[in-house]
Amino acid sequence: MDHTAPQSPAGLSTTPSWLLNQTASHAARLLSEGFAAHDLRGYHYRLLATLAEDGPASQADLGRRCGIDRSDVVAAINDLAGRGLVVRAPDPADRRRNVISITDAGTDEARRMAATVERAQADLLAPLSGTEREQLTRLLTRLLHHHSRH
Amino acid sequence: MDHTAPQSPAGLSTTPSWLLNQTASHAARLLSEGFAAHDLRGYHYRLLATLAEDGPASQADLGRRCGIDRSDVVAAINDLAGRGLVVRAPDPADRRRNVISITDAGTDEARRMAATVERAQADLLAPLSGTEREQLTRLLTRLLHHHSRH
DNA sequence: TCAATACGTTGGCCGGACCAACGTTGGTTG
DNA sequence: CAACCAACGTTGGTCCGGCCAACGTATTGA
Repeated sequence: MDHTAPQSPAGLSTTPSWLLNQTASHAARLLSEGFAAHDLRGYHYRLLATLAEDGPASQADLGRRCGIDRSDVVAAINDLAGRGLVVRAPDPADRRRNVISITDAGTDEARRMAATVERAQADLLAPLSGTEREQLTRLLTRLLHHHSRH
Repeated sequence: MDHTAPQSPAGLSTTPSWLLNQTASHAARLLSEGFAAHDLRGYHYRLLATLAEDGPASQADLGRRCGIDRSDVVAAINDLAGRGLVVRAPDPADRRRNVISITDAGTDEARRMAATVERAQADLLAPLSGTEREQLTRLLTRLLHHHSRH
């Protein structure tokens, strides 16, 4: 049989995008499992964490900061507000906007979730030394930076 | 929260899992766009590439090799077979199995898609030097290895 | 022989990401 | 001032990847 392996000697398993995808998928699974204990999902954590760090913001702003679509922000904020982790109030200065603020309960939850995330992180990076973790972070950051501004 | 962060937005944007997720997401978008030109998706490529490299296999085997669920393999193989890129034949030696073989057209398509993938790869890794790409690949492979043998 | 396992298949669910459209409100410009 | 365009929140979808439960058929092994 003319088993002429094209130009991919070792196939998928060495393709950077494949490796990225797989490791990211694994990381996401770890996070997702952690979040499940809080009965929340990734979107909720991103929003909560951003609110805890950067303070109140409009939904559109939140979406931009978290990389979440406006329409998806609506639903997630609904959930968070329904749990009292967040408050949605009309912006008197601009009646198109809602100002979203984190509540004390929300701050607590954010802190707990951050701990969960940190555990997942440690688990994920277990096989890497400190230097290697730094390397990885640097490389990924470079990639992200390069591609996010075009 | 103690602000141990310099001026760079702390929080999410430095979390390895976040960086992984974002870069992987970007890579997936690049690939997806490339695949769209072939009117196929990621699953199709994985299957086609695996068949081209490793030869015929049962659907269950394919699923295991590609990391695709049996049930999803069915649909994807249906698509590929419907296009004549692949042939599904009952295995005479084990009547539970279907043997999936790639056709000549399939091999061609696999080659073309591989080229597309390589372009996406180059695009993705553009900002990195050869050494850095190697570093990244090595780190990701380490992570994957460690976590895949759970 | 009978139970356990593997296979292909159907049909469903979830999470993340994205898009189009609408009505409302704000800003700009003519 | 009026007209227009842009931004906002919201609704209601689509898509893809990943996963699971269940069924009938076929195979294996105890």
